[in-house]
Amino acid sequence: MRIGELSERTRVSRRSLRYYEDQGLVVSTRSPSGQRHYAEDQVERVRLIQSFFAAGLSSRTIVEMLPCMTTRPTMRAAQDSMAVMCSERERLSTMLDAILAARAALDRLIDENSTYQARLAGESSAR
Amino acid sequence: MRIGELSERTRVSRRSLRYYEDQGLVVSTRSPSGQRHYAEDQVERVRLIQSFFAAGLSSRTIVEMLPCMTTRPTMRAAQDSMAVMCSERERLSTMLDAILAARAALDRLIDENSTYQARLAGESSAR
DNA sequence: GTAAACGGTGACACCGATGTGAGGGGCAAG
DNA sequence: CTTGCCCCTCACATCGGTGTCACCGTTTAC
Repeated sequence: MRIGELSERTRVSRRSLRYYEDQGLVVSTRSPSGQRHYAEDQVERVRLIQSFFAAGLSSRTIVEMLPCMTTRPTMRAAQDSMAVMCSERERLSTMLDAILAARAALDRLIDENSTYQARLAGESSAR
Repeated sequence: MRIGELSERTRVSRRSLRYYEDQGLVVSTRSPSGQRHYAEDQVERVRLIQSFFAAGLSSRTIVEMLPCMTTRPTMRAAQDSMAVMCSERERLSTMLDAILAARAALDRLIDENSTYQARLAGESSAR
């Protein structure tokens, strides 16, 4: 498929798809006239990448994990990728905690404030 | 306290503290010579802000929530802040899901790959 | 009084994913 | 052939929090 179709199916802009290729995240073959053609499996690949981006991973990091996402890597490459993936996993868990903490703080604020608002409303109607 | 002490106690750089003030996130009084002096409660404030930053909130957003973090706001201001806080809460929850999904995907990769590595190791030792 | 440590402002730089626009080819249907 | 749509590359812009450097004033301790 060409870039337009991939873009539609993944809802990722053409600009971004080209960028991904630049970063080595996806692969394409070129038609004689230079147009990109993608194999079917790149759809899933792009979705996975998007998921990682959404979680805050960088393209650099994802590239380092790639050996484990494609054809069977050598022992050496696999081990390197494993290390990256494990440390990223840890980062995600840390991030998770941060978000949970922030949400809890937010909840406290929301709660305090709605109590306060209720009190305000009560006073003004009683007045 | 002066900026150095606040910086140490919150482990936020002086640079960032000044930036926060620029954005209206913290307040200070100035000594005659122009140096910032902070009240005790700004320590907690800065920590809260950091927590929100860590979760990906923008300073703009935090500013809009401020009315609910300080002195008792008017009904009107409180309602506006409430709206922001609730929508941010939702954003955080969405973010949370994204991270959980990415971590799950990562786990799948890690699992597949370690199985594969084990198989490789088995083959090479059997050979 | 002098040195050391602290503070102030201003400006430039960075990162990383994405938008945008210019200027130019490719290809299919009328 | 022409019109319309898809594609190409290159390059500049953006956002937001932080680092860093320059240059200069303040406070503190000896």
